[in-house]
Amino acid sequence: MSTNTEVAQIFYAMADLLDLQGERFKPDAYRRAARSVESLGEDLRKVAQRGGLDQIPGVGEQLREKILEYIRTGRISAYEKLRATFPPGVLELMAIPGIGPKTTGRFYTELHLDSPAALAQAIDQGRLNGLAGFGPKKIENLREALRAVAAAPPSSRIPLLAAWRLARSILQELSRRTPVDALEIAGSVRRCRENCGDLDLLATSARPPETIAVFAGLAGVRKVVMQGDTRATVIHDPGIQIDLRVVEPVSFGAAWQYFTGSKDHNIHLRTLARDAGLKINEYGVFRGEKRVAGATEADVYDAMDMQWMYPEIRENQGEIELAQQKKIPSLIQIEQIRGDLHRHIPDAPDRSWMKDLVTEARRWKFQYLGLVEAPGGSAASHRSRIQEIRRLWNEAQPEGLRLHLGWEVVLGKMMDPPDPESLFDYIISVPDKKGSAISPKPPTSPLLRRPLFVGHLSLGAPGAEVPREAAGPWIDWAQTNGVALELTAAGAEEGLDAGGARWAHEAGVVLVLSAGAGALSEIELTVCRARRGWVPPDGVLNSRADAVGATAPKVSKPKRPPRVGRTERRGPAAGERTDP
DNA sequence: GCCGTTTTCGGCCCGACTGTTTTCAGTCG
Ligand SMILES: Nc1nc2c(ncn2[C@H]2C[C@H](O)[C@@H](COP(=O)(O)OP(=O)(O)OP(=O)(O)O)O2)c(=O)[nH]1
Ligand SMILES: [Mg+2]
Ligand SMILES: [Mg+2]
Repeated sequence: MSTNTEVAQIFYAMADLLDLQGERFKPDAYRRAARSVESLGEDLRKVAQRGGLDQIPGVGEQLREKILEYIRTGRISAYEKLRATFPPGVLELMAIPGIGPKTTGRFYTELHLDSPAALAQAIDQGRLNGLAGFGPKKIENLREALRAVAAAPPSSRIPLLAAWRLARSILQELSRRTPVDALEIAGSVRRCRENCGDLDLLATSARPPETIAVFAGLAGVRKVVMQGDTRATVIHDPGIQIDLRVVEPVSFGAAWQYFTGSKDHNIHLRTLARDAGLKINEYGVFRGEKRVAGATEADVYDAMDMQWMYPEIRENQGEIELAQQKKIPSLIQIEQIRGDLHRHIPDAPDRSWMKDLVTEARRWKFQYLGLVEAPGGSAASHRSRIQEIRRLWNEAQPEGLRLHLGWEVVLGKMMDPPDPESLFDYIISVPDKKGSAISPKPPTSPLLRRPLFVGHLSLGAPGAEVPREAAGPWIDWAQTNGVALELTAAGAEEGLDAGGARWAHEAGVVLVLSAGAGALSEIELTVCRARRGWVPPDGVLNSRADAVGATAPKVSKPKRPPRVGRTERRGPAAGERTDP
């Protein structure tokens, strides 16, 4: 875990404990700070070093000191104290869906229940019967919630691709069986978070109750958690929560804005509205009783004198202020990616491999493909393999596609002559892992060769979260040396994440977007990651038709020192969709 | 605990659904 995640986890736990103590606003303050720290691109230690902790939304004097204490000592004494006031099991109790701080507190003080197991036993013994406010239905619901939590860990999130797949099938089925006008994805799936807690869907319908009934009755629905006139929540195979919200067309934009979030983005927006004498909810923007906007998202933001913005950046990380200044940046789009520059050539390249590759490249309307050889190897062997690659390439008849050949070179390693470099169009530098699988450090010696970019950063263990402190040295090094960095989709190796991408390009580091170790189609996920990192088209080397062959990427002048809050950039490019 | 072109004190987003209540608290999105 990175420092950021560790601090966030502690703040979340403190919020729950403060909630149990009956505190009114502190718990939300702690949770807000936790969310901010969690989604921050930059390593907390670095932020602390330059005295920027106060800039983090929701972090003031007290929480800043607690973060500093954690960085210094690895613990937060206020947390240790707070934690000692309750048995550890009560937080598990509060984590059960439907059981909040009030219920947990009463169970603990009135019945001395300090864990899910204790609650289960108390229910079986009938000790909840007669407890004020606990009728038979509530007790049955508790029983079921305990069963469900015991059966499946509630915290697992689903990958974006799986969420998209599920969403497509649900939307198709719904629109086939009920008269909906609009049907859209919302929530974290629309914001393209890499892992989503649930699926949030929005519909406008001439007959909302019917639409909701059809939704609740879909074939894959395991359990209807709740069902009203405007919304329903179900658990769908294989155990994924789906929320459907239904509104009238006149409120569609406001509802989409609300349901897309993020929560902190919504709260910020609604607070600004209130300060301006307006009210925003999922039905519209209101001045008194009068609805002044609501049909489209753009109308809602416009009513606040703000620019519409892409869902991917609605994380309360400075986008609200930029929208007010009409300076929302343009973001890289998949259509602007001209090719993948990091496809490895297999040990035995054959016709079907090449055919699939070319087909996929056409699907994404690429102009080139960069096929890459692994480090080492003799000039003679590379020469014969390249000959074979060219033969297969021509055989595949890749009209409209150019072939570029790349070679990976380990940073700082010398080669015996004859050097194969002249056989290739470009060099990809890869870190010297020196035996350890993760977190290599950037070289301290001068660059022996000029790479097109640095790839295979491997900052974290496969599938694991990347420690922020691992990305920092590489971003600094890339900035100093004017070298581009690769950005890939999550996969076997973890390089830069969205936060790291934002940090990098705001430091003026050019990025190369590639699919990574998986299928070429995962380039789509890489683009999502870049967009969540606020990366504009001109921050991406392979958005250029001449990425290879032109001079090595220059470092653009740093936009500003990386920090939370303002940036300076242009609005969306002409022709870019504004309300997709 | 945070925060400020209306505030350094006094606010803190706003609403749906459920179960239990004779008017609403708790939980969740
Ligand atoms: N105004 C407001 N909107 C909220 C609140 N909680 C959730 N929302 C909105 C914004 C969220 O993106 C949207 C869906 O809620 P979810 O709990 O599913 O969150 P989200 O999809 O963002 O993240 P997830 O991956 O599901 O954990 O509902 C809230 O407390 N206030
Ligand atoms: Mg969600
Ligand atoms: Mg949801």
